[in-house]
Amino acid sequence: MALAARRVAIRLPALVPGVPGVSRTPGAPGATGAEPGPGTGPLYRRAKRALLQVIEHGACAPGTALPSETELARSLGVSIGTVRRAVDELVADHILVRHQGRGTFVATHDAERFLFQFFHVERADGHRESPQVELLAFQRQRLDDADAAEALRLREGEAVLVVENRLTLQGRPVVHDRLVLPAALFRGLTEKRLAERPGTIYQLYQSEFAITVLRAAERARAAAADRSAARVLGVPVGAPVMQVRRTALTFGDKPVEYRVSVVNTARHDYVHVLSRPLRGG
Amino acid sequence: MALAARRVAIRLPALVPGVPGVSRTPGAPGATGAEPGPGTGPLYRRAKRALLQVIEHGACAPGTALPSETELARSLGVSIGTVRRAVDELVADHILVRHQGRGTFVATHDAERFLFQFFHVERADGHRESPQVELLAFQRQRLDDADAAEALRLREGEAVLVVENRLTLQGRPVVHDRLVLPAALFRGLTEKRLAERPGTIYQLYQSEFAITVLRAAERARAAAADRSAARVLGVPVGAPVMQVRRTALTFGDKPVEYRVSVVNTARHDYVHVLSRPLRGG
DNA sequence: GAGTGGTCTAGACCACACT
DNA sequence: GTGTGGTCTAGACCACTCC
Repeated sequence: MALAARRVAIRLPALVPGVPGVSRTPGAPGATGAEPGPGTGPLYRRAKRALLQVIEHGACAPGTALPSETELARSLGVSIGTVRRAVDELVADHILVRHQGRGTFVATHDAERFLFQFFHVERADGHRESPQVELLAFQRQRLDDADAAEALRLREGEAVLVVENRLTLQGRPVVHDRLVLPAALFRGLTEKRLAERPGTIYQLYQSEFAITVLRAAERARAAAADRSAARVLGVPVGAPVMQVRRTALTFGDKPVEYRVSVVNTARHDYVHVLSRPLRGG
Repeated sequence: MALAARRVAIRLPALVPGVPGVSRTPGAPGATGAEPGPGTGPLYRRAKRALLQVIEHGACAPGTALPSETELARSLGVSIGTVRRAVDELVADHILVRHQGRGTFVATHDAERFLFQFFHVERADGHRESPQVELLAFQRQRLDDADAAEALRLREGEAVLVVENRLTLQGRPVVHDRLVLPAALFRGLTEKRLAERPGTIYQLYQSEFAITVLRAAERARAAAADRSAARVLGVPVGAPVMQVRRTALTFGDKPVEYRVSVVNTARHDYVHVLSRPLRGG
C-alpha cells in the first residue's frame, strides 16, 4: 500500500439540480433487460455510475484515495447515506476498498487479490501459495483461433499478442497458460517487460496499460495432454489434465484477455467455493 | 411460490434493554479470528444473529414470511435502518428473499436456485438446463471412505447413506454422482422417497429433513474414466473426465453431504464465474 | 486534535402487491 | 386502501489513523 496515497480532486456532476429529494426519476417501467440510462433509476445507482465513470476513465488512478464521503455527498448534491450506499456496492464489486480512518481507495491488483479472486489451483491438502511464473514464449501474430476470436469479440486475422507461461508450485510445474491479448489494447508490451515485471500479470495490465480486470468467466473440461502440454508439465502424453478457458473482463464487460490453462491435477486441485461464508453468523 | 405464505409470529429477544443507542458493546479489541460472542459487535450483526437463530432452529420454516421490518424493529428494540441492514446481509447470503410489497421470506431451494447456485454443467455452446436425474443405487452402509469421513467430520465405520445418480442433459448421460450422507441426519430416507421426489435433492433435504444447504466447496481434477464411470456415462474406459468433489454445508458450516461427481466434458463444460456482473454499472 | 469511515437513529415519501 | 419493502434524508456519536 503506497504511503503517499494522495487524495485527488475529481470533478463530479451534481445529480440533483435543484432541491434535493424531489427529482425522482424511476427506471423505465416497461423494463427491458438493458442497463438503465444515465439519468434514471435510484439516486444511489446514479451516484455509483458517476463514480464509476470517474474511476474508469482514469481521472482517478488505482491506489489513489477518493474524496471523503462528506465531500462526495456535497459535490454530488446528495445525502451522505446515498453516497455510502453507492460506495458499498463499489466495494462489493472489488472496485473500491475502504480503510477506516484513512479513506476510500481505488482497488489495485495486488498479490492477495490475485490469489483470492483469480488463482484457484491449490495443493491437494489445501495449501495455497502464489505460483512462480516462467515466460516460455511471446509473439505478435494474427488471430487464428476461433474460440479466442469469439471470446475477445475480434475477427480472425486481427493483431494479437500471444503469451505462454509455465506456473510452478514448490518446484513442480502445474499450469501451462496460453494468453491471447488484443494488440490494440497492449501497445508497447514487449517480452522484456513481461519477463521483468515484478508482480502478477494483472498488476502489469493495470499499471502499464490502465486495464483493470474486474471479473472473469471460466469454462473447464478434462482433456488428454497433448505433446506440448506433456512436455511443459512433465506428464505423459495422453495423461488426463484439466483445461480451463478464461475470458477476463474489464469495465463494461469488455473482454481484454482470453486464456487457456492446462492444469496438471495429479497433486493439485482446482477449487471453487459456491457462495461466501456467513459474516458474523 | 406458495400462495398461502402465512406470516409467522416469532419471538425475538430485545437486543437493547434500556434506552436505544447507548449500550454499544464493541467487538473484542484483541481480535481473535473467531466469531464474536452473541452479545458483542455491531447492533445489526446481533440482529442478524437473532434472526439466524430463529430461522435455523426451525421456528420459521422455509417459504414463510418474516414479520414486517417495522415489526422486527419494534420487537428487537432497534431502528428500522438497523433491521434493514441485517436483512440486507441475510439476503446477500441467500437465506432470505425480499419481495417488494409482499414481504420478506425464508429462502427455499427451488429449481432456479439449484441451477444458479449449485449446478455448473452446461453445454459447450452455453445452453443451460436442469438435468434429468436417474437413481442408480441407494444403500445404507458403514463409512469406509477416508475423504468422505474427513469432509463430513465423521469417523470411518459410522452409518452413512450412499446414493448414486446419473444426470442426463437432452438424452445424453453427462454426470455420475455418488453422494455420501450422514445417516443420523437423514433418518427415514428411503430409496422410494428419493426416486419419487418431485424436485431437486436439495429441496428434499429441506422439506423432509429440515436441512438447508447454504453453500458448498468444490475441488475439481481431471481423471481417467474407470470401468464404472465409463459404463454409466457411455465413454471408453480411460477417457478423460472431470472429477468434482463437493462438500455441502448448512448453518454453522456444518457438513451435510459429500459428493463426488464425474463429468463427461466431451460436449459440456463446467462453468465458473469469478465475481458477479456489475449491478447498474 | 482533526479527519476519516462505521454505526445508529427517526422520520419521510415512493413503488408495488393484495384485497 | 392498507401494508409491504425501496429509497432518501439529516444528523448524531463512535473507532480508527495520521499528524
